[in-house]
Amino acid sequence: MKRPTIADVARRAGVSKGAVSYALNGQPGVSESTRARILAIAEEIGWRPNSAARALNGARSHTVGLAMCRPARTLGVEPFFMELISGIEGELSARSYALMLQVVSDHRQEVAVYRRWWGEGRVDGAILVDLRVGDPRIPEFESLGLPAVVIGHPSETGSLLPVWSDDGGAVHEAVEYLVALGHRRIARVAGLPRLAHTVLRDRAFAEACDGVAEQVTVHTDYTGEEGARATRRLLSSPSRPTAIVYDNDIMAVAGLSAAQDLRLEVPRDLSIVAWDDSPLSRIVRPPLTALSRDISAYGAHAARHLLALVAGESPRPYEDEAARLTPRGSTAPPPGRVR
Amino acid sequence: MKRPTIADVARRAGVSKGAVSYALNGQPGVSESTRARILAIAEEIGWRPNSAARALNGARSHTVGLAMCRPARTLGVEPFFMELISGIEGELSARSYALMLQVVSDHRQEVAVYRRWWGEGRVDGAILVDLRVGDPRIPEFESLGLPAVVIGHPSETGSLLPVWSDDGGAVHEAVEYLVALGHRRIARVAGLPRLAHTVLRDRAFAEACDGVAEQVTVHTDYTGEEGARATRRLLSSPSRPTAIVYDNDIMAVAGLSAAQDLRLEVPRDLSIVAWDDSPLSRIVRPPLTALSRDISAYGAHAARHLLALVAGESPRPYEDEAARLTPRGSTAPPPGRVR
DNA sequence: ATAGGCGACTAGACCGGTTCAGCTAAAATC
DNA sequence: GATTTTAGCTGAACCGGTCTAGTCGCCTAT
Repeated sequence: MKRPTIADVARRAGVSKGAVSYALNGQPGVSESTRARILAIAEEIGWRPNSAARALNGARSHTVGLAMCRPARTLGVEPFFMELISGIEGELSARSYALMLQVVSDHRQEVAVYRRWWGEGRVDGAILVDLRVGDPRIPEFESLGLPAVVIGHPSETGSLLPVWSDDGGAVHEAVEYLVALGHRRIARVAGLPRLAHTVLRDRAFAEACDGVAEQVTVHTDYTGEEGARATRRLLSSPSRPTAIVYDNDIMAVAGLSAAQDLRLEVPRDLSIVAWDDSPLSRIVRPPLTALSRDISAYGAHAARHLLALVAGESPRPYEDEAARLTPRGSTAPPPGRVR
Repeated sequence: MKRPTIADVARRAGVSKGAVSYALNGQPGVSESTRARILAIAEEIGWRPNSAARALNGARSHTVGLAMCRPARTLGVEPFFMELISGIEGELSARSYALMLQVVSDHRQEVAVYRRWWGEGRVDGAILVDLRVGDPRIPEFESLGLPAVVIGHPSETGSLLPVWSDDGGAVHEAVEYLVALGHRRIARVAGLPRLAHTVLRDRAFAEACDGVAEQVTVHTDYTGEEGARATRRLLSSPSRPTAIVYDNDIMAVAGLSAAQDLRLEVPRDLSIVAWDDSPLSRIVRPPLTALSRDISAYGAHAARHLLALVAGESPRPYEDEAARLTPRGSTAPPPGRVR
């Protein structure tokens, strides 16, 4: 028992394939009574449009692609990505778009995957994440012609459509808050140094601390393990920082534990600020002061802009809200400072 | 400048479309010299097969579908899903299959999505997750004819192919361990009561405790918030348990914090066992004793079985390894018990 | 010398839709 | 009443592949 085709509907209705097509797509060309009859028959025999046949006529595939170049292991733990994806998904499914997902192991493969998807007509657009400095994907995409939104700062996105948030401002907000509390030695446990936003945060952090606090930045790979190791190294240095800003919440939680292992009490002996605010930050003790932003909404904005692009519009670059500092229990004036 | 088609290649090579098709698909019917020439030309003008045209001839779409019925919010935090997905992904991308992902808000929509994907020829198979007791999706899928693997116990999967792990055994292992430590009042903070594996765990937990320990089970929605609330309720009851088993690690971490808020020390005053062992369990203090399993491999097995099913084979139901107890710092003999 | 076999290739149907150029009959217009 | 318009529909081309049924030339066997 095969799937019913439009020809089956046409035969049962006693009309031509063309008439059925008009009726099913709400186009003029058939009377209302015929349309209703055709719709009823289509419904009755369970007809569904074959997306392949539609795509063959140059129609959209109603799918957008997301290839991520991340080791599978870190993906599972990183709340950021899952929230981003669910945000993208929310926007897409509202418009009956599906998301084609593939995890690859290096950037060359990533481009190859997009090239294949686009070449094969499987996707209408793509979302680029993890923008790097001088990212080679940008020129590739520009020549490919595949509509794409890049999650990253406009300075690195070439002619592709950027959707970004002001990480620099958020860094300033965090540093100013710590300085106001009295901190004068602030460390930052950063993410992968090749990522564009890491560089932006690096620069902003150095700027923000300039003249008001000593600063040191340690780069990691975003995992809890490395976050803990970086924390131990920072805390056992002779000029131990009194506050640490982490580039994600996984590392902040790991850092918190590492500090507690070293018999330091948070926030009495050490203040901690986490970047990104998954439920994790609220679960631990003390709850973490965090730079929170609505990642889900971020993803939704990216998806919306991509769909606009696919529809042939020319959406403007979109700057999402910057992360806002949400003070919780992990920050306090540094030790030795009496108020 | 349009995409080159097989006709373009044929024209340049001075042969027919058919010959090109044979050459490009490695089928006999063309000489090796002609094949090489055709391949070179295809490469030169950047020809890619149009997946829609292929699909139209009844070919596979090389895509499998996964529709998840979860509120977007919990998705982001639940490491289980992301690890499962990356495991599935790993297996799929090794065979150049893509994953079609959609998050929906209720089960009726989920079935509708699968029905659409299948009807439209967009997917070759599907993976069902979050199996419930008497799950209505099973009969739907059976009548649909869409090849599907169900992640869940065979008792509930009807004629669909089950991939599962022995949750009951793991529960027994955890309880026996706690009992051996001396615990006689054990609580369990369980997940959603309608999920099939929750019911299995419920039953196994009751069985395991029968005659050796008092037991109580509280159902939640898997979120940290509810985990913390359940913990507070349990710990403030007159017959406070000395050990709690949590159905996921998010709740275990939240429960740990809740206990610490109540001035209980873990593991001195309370032992905690987490189900599933994301890096989270190792990050917190004390590190959590966990029922660990390789979720990524679990997803990979499911994907492999689905691909076998799609290929027309008849794979056997697959029981993955049960979770193994990994003792860490969150479990100890109960208070008042001197050894 | 002729039939048979085989390798290499072609022509064209086909998949299931969309779309466009007609065609017909009824309605509108003069 | 003749002509034009228009709604409603048909038939067929088309999208880009796959695949079957041939065609053609050449080699071999009888």
